[in-house]
Amino acid sequence: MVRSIEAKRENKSNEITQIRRSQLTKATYRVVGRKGYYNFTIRDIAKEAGLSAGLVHYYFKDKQDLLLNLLREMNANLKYYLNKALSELDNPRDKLLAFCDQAFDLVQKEKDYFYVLIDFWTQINHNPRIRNANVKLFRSYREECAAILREGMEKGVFKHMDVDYVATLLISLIQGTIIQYVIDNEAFDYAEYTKRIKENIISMLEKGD
Amino acid sequence: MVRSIEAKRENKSNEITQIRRSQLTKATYRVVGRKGYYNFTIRDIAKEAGLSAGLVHYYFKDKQDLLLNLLREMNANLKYYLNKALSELDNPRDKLLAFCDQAFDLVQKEKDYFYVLIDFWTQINHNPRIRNANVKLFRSYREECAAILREGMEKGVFKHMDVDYVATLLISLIQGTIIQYVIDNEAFDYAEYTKRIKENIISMLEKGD
Amino acid sequence: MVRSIEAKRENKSNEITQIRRSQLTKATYRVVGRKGYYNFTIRDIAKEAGLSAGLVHYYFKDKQDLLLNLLREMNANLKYYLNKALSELDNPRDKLLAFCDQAFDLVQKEKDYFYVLIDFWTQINHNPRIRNANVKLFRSYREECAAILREGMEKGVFKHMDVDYVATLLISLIQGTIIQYVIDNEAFDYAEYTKRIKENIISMLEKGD
Amino acid sequence: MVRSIEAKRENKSNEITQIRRSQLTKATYRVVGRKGYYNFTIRDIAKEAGLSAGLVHYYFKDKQDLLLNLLREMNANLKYYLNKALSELDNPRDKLLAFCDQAFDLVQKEKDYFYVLIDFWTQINHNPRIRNANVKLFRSYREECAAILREGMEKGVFKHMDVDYVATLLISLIQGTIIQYVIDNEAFDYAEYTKRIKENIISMLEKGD
DNA sequence: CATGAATGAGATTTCATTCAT
DNA sequence: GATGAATGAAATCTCATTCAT
Repeated sequence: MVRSIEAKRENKSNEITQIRRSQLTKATYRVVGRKGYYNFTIRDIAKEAGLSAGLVHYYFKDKQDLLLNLLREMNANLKYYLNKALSELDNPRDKLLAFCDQAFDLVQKEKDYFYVLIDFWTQINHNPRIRNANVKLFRSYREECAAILREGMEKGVFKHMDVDYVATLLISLIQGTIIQYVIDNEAFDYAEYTKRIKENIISMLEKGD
Repeated sequence: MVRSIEAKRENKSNEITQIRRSQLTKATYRVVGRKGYYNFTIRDIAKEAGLSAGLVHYYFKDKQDLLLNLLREMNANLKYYLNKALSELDNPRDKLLAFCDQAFDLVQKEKDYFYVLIDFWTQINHNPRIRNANVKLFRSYREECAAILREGMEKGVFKHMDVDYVATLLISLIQGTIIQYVIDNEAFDYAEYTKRIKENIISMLEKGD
Repeated sequence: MVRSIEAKRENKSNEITQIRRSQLTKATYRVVGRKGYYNFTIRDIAKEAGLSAGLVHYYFKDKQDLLLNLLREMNANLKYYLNKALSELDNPRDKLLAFCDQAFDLVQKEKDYFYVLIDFWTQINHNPRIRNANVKLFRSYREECAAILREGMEKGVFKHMDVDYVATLLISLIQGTIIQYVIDNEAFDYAEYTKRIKENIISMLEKGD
Repeated sequence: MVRSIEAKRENKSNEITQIRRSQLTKATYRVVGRKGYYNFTIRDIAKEAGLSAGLVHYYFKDKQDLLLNLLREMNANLKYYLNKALSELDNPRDKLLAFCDQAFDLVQKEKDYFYVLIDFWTQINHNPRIRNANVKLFRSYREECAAILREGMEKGVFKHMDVDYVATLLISLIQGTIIQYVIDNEAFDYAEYTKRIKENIISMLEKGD
């Protein structure tokens, strides 16, 4: 019985903690997207979240901690939605297209997402933990992609290939295109180009056409 | 001529001014590479340049101005060396390879270059002038690349293609690969992968193989 | 009786109140000893006591109050043990030695005791209530000592003397030695020096040698 | 010639640096004396010195640095005046009296001096550099005192004794008396008691009386 | 009684920028 | 041209204290 009281208390505590941390992380995402990685203040976050400034430090050790948490949350989100999209598909071809679309579409749906991600890239040389989180993200990207390629190869849908190399190449194509678009929205017709890229990828990989 | 107009406009373009501005810009490059875009101070720059802190503001309006100048200088440098490399070559095939190598090699020769460039990307959403400089840089990249492709097409070396699209695609491949490498040096064998990418590009573009 | 008056005045002197106040005071002693008078937080105390931060303010008005209470408790303790030790002895000579040992031994048994006491000294110029507590402590020291000396004098064991002056002098010797030792543990052989001091004191006071 | 210009510049720089550091250290002494070791702010110092808050950090790394500097300055001062007083005297007896008076008089001339010193004692357990400075100060005290005693012994003025032990004992007497007085100004007649103490010391040490 | 989330004042510290020399 | 002392605004972070539950 004592334990259940304790449990309730703990749960309650965890609950509000989860709510606040999530609230603050989301606020951070919005604020960083709007003001940039280094031009925002703790007060901006608090204001955006509708909380007091002191609370930010109550739930996060410091600015770094908050930012690192945001990056991790973003990465976790990314993987979650990717896995969800892929799990609904059987065909390696469709999976690969879904993999591409996941990234291509995100840029348009969530304009800030890439701005914030790039902001984090600037830290890889100066913050080991952020470097590490980025390294992990890109590795899991390549592995996810390689897994699809391998499956397609084994099922005889895709040609024989060095899956690791091709995965890296596809990630380059996707990321490189997104970056060009993000830097210059008018550089090219995004919908058109991404469509063509996907066609090129498929025709490059598929057997006997 | 352009220079004298510039001189009149700026009204400070005598010799010492050129020396100091260059001195400070180079110092900024080194310091930003070392400490990161936002973690350096005007004093760091002055110290690195062997000058006093006050002098920085004598030659540059403010921190932003100094940074913008650095970006422009970096872009100008990039173009200068690219043009120099290309001007020594006739063959579109060789030019295209030189174009790729220019970027691929830079990352290894000047490790900081890309870190600093990425740092500037974080400003595209927040600083119109820096966005503009980045937009221009990428446009000139694509145009340079497209020109080579067009020349190859006209000379009958390359297949028929939509040069703008292919230029964008090649830039994506190059930038995307570099980013993956910059974020994670151990992700793949850089020398090996960049070699393969160049081969793939050539075999994709060349006629009748 | 005194206790019931106290209870009425404080209006919180039931059992649990006594337990909690004692719990918190002891925790404060340990924390102040460990972290220093000004570098601890209410949270430190609460944690050390295994209670919540809010509770500290339920049982003590504020930080000052808590600290003041600690000082009073420490002084009360000191007197309690001193009286206990003295009450077991008849001989003024032995009493005086016990008086010295009480102080000399405490430093070694309870290393933190003096650090905490000195911490309180820093407040005498800024906090009247703490000054007052310290004043009282030292007065009672001198009085205690003077009483022993007077008793020895009356019993013909000690020479004739100005007991107030000599009491002050003995306290100086004791406190001064302890301070030197507390500041620098390696300044001298503490056991040896304190032994010699006690001998000097006795031979200085005793009649006809 | 270049060197002399450089020298001039350096000198000028050093000059103002010295002035400011001294200005700030003195202000710190006054403020700490008035408000207590932990109750003062950097702004208090700046205000007291008639300078801006930023300047404090221009000349001192941080609060710790400022405080440590103050302690060192106080110690240096103490030694300077003690040596000056002693150098004017020949007689070991007079020297010893001067040694005592140096400490006894200071308390009355510079009331804050001891308050500030005691404040620093609270740090010995928490700040190694401050501990070290205190350790050094007390050691030099004992050595200074021992040197006088040794000289007196060699000259046949003082009895044979263990100079290190007696030095420690005299320091204890002096410090202990001062502390009692500082804590409670009304505890005893300071002028009277210090006079008696000096007499006792001399009669204890001097030969054949 | 007890909790711990929440507040908000205030302290330290950093630095771009100015300006007298 | 050049210096670097000086300013002061602003940012991060800490914590005693309060109060709803």
